[in-house]
Amino acid sequence: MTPLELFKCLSDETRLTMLLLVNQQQELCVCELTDVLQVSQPKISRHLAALKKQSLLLDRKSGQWVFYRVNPDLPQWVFNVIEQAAVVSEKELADLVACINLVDEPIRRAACC
Amino acid sequence: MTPLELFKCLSDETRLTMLLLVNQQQELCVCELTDVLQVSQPKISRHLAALKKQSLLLDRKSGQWVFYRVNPDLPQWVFNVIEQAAVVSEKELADLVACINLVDEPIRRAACC
DNA sequence: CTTGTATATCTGTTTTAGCGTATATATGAT
DNA sequence: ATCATATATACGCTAAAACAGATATACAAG
Repeated sequence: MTPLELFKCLSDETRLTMLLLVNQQQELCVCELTDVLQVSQPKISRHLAALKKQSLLLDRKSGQWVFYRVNPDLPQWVFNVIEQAAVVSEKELADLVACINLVDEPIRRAACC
Repeated sequence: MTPLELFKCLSDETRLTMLLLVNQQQELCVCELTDVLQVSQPKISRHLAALKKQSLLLDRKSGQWVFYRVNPDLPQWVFNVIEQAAVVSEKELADLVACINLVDEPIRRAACC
């Protein structure tokens, strides 16, 4: 992964926000992201695929859900860049997280274990 | 400046490379960048204008030359992001710098003082 | 005043990225 | 087996970004 590739991946609002949300929440599934961001499911999936293609995210299938998490094996400099964005976006992210549809939470927890 | 705006600015190879070069060299003029990167002068100017518009670079006119430098008043997180890219690109940048046309150097030095 | 060099901007075109809709696949429930 | 839900992908369209080439401006030198 080169800096240019990383910056290209982070240069779209949907992708950047999703990466920061997943980074903060450990793991999120597609429907949770769709709820929070209020955009169409295909759009979410398309951008998740882009993040996965660059190995920024990994996915895990559990039943009918697919959970995405930040790839823990990224080079340190990538984590550092993400962290800078995370700190700056902290408040904005908190507002978004407050909107995550909690109806899904029990299911998510169940799928975890 | 938001993280999204920064990443958009850094998501083009010409802009990213120029920013990192200027960051490393303190100050470079348009013709030096044109020499190093081997791209057309209008292209260089266009991308410099984009970097300047986002206040990543400042310019200073001296005679017929215009020298660009990194804006020293950027927020710390922006410097941090640039630094991560700079460290990763160190070798590649060194190769590029080795190609800067030294014919211009005396003029540049003269213009400095 | 003319010429040459450095830089910026404009114009029209091409390329790239993103989007919405429709559709396909997989899983779970009835 | 049928239906609903979750997710991914394909297709055609639109919009945004980047480019090449031409032109404009500014300055320096003769």
